[in-house]
Amino acid sequence: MIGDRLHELRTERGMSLRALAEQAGVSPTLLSQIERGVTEPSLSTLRRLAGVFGASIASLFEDPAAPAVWISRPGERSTLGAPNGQIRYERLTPGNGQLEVLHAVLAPGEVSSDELWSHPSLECVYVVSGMLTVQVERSVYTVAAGESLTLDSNRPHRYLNDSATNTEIVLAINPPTP
Amino acid sequence: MIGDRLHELRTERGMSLRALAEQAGVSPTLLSQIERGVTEPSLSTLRRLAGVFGASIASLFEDPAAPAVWISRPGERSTLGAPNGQIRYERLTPGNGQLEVLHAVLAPGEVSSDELWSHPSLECVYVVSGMLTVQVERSVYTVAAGESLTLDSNRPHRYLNDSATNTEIVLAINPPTP
DNA sequence: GTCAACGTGCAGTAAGGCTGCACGAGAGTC
DNA sequence: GACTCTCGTGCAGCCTTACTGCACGTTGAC
Repeated sequence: MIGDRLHELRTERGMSLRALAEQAGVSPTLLSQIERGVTEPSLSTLRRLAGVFGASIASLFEDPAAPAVWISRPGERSTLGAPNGQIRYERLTPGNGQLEVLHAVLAPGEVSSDELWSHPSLECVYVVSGMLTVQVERSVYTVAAGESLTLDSNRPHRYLNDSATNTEIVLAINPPTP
Repeated sequence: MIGDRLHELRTERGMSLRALAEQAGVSPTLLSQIERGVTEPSLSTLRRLAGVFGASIASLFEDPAAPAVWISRPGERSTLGAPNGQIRYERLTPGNGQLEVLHAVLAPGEVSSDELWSHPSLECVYVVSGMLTVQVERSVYTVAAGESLTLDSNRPHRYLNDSATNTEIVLAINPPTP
């Protein structure tokens, strides 16, 4: 519930209900009601509250379910394959929303999927070793070890290894898409 | 503006105003007004609309400002230092919100900052080479090359290199915190 | 021509976001 | 003890505005 989230943000910062209300330009009563779920804020008050916290409205709706600390080691990771692809991605993050980081090794000639793929996210590939070819719509980019590429996942894209050696990559995707 | 985002999502799917309105259980007129910014939706209608799209409310407020493709190469990257730390992070992503991926090399003995640090995010470190020590509150974790660690950044934490060789890491943070 | 579906202007209504004021609880001071 | 300050909340009422129903102009298919 949005009220819980706001309460959390407020208490985290040690602010009183009145202090936050004043900074946001709303009444303390309203804040109290919102935090307890008695009423729901309008977008305009939501904007003001987010402003005080220096946060985006989006972040007020994101689930901050605390995943403490999670370590993954090679061989113990759950894997993930694209529908028509040959690559097997390994999950570096527990699959609980908010952030997805994957690891993969592409053998020579391997592609992430037969067709170009799109989903509403932003992703960033870092090439650990080898050479990666990225196809975005009609463009083709080559990324070497130590380099990275960031792309809007809405644009149809796929990854492939056009070289003669293995390519190792780390892929960060946000928001995660199943 | 939220209306633009909704319009985009609707047209992307080839839906008519009336079709979406019916599925969401609101009037076509209201949708029209919202899309044009004449009025702002309540959270309850926002929930219904997000439901039809199979999206979260948060995603409706995320900026899909298309950053196309962005390639970063070593030496051409903007850097970023923690307040009291010795590490210099290199940015792998353009700094436009949504996702931040950093790269860093820690010399032997280097720490990310003198004090433990916390911010409302989720982060994932992948160790490319060397050995990384992660301190989270009173716990200490050791992460080897090829391994990764995910943590709730709200918990006070810092990174250090306790080994005798360089440690190279890739760090994904979401949401980004300046 | 008809017909259907598209998105929008307008006026009215009902809902609920928002406020001001007052109250009880708790902590600190004299 | 009383006095005071700040904390969060109950309540009643106002008043903005989200939301609807109906009608209109336009476009394209037949």
